[in-house]
Amino acid sequence: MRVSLQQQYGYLFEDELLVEIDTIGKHRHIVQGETIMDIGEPINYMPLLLDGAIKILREDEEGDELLLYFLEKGDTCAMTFSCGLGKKKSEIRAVTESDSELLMIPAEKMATWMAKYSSWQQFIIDSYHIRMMELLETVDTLAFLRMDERILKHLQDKAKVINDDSIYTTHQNIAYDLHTSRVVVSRLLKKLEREGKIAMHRNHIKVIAL
DNA sequence: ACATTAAGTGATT
DNA sequence: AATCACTTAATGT
Repeated sequence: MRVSLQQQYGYLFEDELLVEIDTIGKHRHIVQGETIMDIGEPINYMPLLLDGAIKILREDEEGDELLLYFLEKGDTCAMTFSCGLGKKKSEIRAVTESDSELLMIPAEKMATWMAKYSSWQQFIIDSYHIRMMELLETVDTLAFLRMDERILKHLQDKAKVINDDSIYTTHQNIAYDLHTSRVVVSRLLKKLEREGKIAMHRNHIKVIAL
């Protein structure tokens, strides 16, 4: 059995289910920046994240993006339950935030296991709940925080999911994630640096206030 | 040396 | 907070 599977999910699932996941799941290594699921695509697999981080994005009519939340190891994409079972198309885009290890579970298995394993059932329900809470936090952030606070929170979240306080990104990319302009990000980052909360370098930001 | 990309800034809405 | 217009700095060829 895969070590990472045992580590991330061993305490959740019974051995029999772990073995099924191990034999049926297709293991995939995906490098940073790859789109693993896109808006409008049918969902045939459910990804179990063994290692790495994935960002989940929504897109508007003009093609501009907005980051919804991050998935970390041990997480799965909640959209795939409802979509995968009902042969629906994806409403979101999933992009790897760092190099990631995935186990792809065929959509049919999701339903089979729901009936067969209570631990799987519990896992699905819990994951739904966690995703919902995550989404609520994002709504709060959008509604109640100023842009400078949003940028700092975004950097802190990002540092957390990639396990590194040095973030390799550009002002433009932060602007895309938060759905604002590069100029605004540059100005507010400068302010955050003056306040001692971050340190800026070219293509690289270090988060000090974690 | 030149082109390209990232980042900084003043002014305007 | 967004947009424009322009500058400066760093990096690639």
